[in-house]
Amino acid sequence: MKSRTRFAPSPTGYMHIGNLRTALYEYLIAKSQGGDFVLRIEDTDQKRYVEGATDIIYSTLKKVGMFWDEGPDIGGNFGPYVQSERKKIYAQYAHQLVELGGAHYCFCKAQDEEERENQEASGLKFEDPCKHLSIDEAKKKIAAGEPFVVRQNINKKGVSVFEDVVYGKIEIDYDELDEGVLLKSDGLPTYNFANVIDDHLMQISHVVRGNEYISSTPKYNLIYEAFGWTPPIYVHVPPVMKDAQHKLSKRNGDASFQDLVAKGYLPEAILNYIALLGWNPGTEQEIFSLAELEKVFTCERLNKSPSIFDITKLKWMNGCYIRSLSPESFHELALPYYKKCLTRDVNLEFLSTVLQPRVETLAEIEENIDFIENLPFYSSTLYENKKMKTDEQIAKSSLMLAKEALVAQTVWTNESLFETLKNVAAEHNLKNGQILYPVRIALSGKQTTPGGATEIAVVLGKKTTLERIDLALTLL
RNA sequence: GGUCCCAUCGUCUAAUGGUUAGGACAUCACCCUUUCACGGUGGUAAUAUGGGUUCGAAUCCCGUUGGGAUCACCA
Repeated sequence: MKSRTRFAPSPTGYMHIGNLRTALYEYLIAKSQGGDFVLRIEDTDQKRYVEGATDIIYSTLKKVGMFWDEGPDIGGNFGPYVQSERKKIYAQYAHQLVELGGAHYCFCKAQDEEERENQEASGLKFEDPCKHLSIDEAKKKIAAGEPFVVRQNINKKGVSVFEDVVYGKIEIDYDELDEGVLLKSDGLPTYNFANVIDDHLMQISHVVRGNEYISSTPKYNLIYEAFGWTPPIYVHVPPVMKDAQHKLSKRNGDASFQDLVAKGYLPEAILNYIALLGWNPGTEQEIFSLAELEKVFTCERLNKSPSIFDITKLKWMNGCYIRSLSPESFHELALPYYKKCLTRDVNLEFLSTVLQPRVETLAEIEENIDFIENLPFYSSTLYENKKMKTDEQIAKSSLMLAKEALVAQTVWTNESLFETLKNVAAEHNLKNGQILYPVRIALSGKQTTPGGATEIAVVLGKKTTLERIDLALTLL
């Protein structure tokens, strides 16, 4: 049978990392077996609906290259793919489930609910009085306009057993299950019901979801059973954690996919990193494109325990991706950051070549190039450096020598500049650093810079280079 | 609290009864070097705990501890 998976987010805000990882695993299960990946929007809770949230879902999936085969925007043979548009379908199946004995109509009010909770808190199992209503009696009430819900029947005794791809055999006592609402009084289904109906109707073969659903899975199986349907293959995955005891969550203000992109992480790197959070290929390879993941992914190598999201490792991986970019691609990605803080006429192409191996996120570009626009104030003690064997005196004479050579310099490339200054050093019996270090300080005003003295000179251009050396000499 | 689930370096993980417990990030040291980074070499660092089973346990079983999940007209 062809494998079919679905990503079924509810449009409640931004896409968080755990969500995206679930989508990735769903995508990979489908694609590693030549199957279909379906996008379904679960908007049955109008209270939580957030405008624009579905666009974020679309754009995120597109950015990482996870294209869906069926979905609200492109249609498919099993539509509609938005749950609020499937209202009638759920109602029809809910009524059918009642006829089949899998559920009952319930007319309990808020105060009954309180009683229900109280009883359950005291350890007793609540007996829903509505359960004893005959279907005919219930239908009369409904016809009379009384608000109702459809509530699941849990009549079985003993233990429910099911197999999970990640966790293996799970056993849960039927007594632990409560008779939850399947169809709400607003006529829309709850997740518990909509999922079963949609996953069956859409012929989903593998259901991938957070492991918080493990304990309610027997309830879903009961519904499948009542309809005479075959349950899907379950793949429950552990959560992505912020630290040892907290899940990554929007409420804590933890980074979402778009936050990370805004901070200069590449979508491919983010995807690669989260693929490895809870899954491993069984080899020592760590860098994977989505296409490569499709080839090697198997759910058997999914982990059971939660994993902590480690931004430091993501940063490293992002650095790997940045370094593997072609110089042109990097330059293109860097350009918006240059525009943000540079107005001077500098050699941006060359700047990109010195920056590329040095930044791990694009956002780091800014702090690396701040000195280009405005030379920072610095103390002349900055010229003192033991390792370079320089001090203010040497700096002064070196800068004068460098200036003389640079004024005469016609070819303004890193190689030729380096050659020139190296020769100056040699002629005056100085170490390279004794010339280059003061020049670099004069040009940048900073202890550390991306690239050496001559590289900075190339970026700044001849005019600015000489201006800054002159300025430095007036201060010494 | 009942129930379910989980437990290897700080972090992500490998090792499905026999390994000096492997790799990666981070960290430290050294090398390279025009500062920084990149790159290279090496180091520190883990089987939560107590009992079994076994010739042999990170691995299987039981207990303990710790953590998470669930018990909504949310998903």
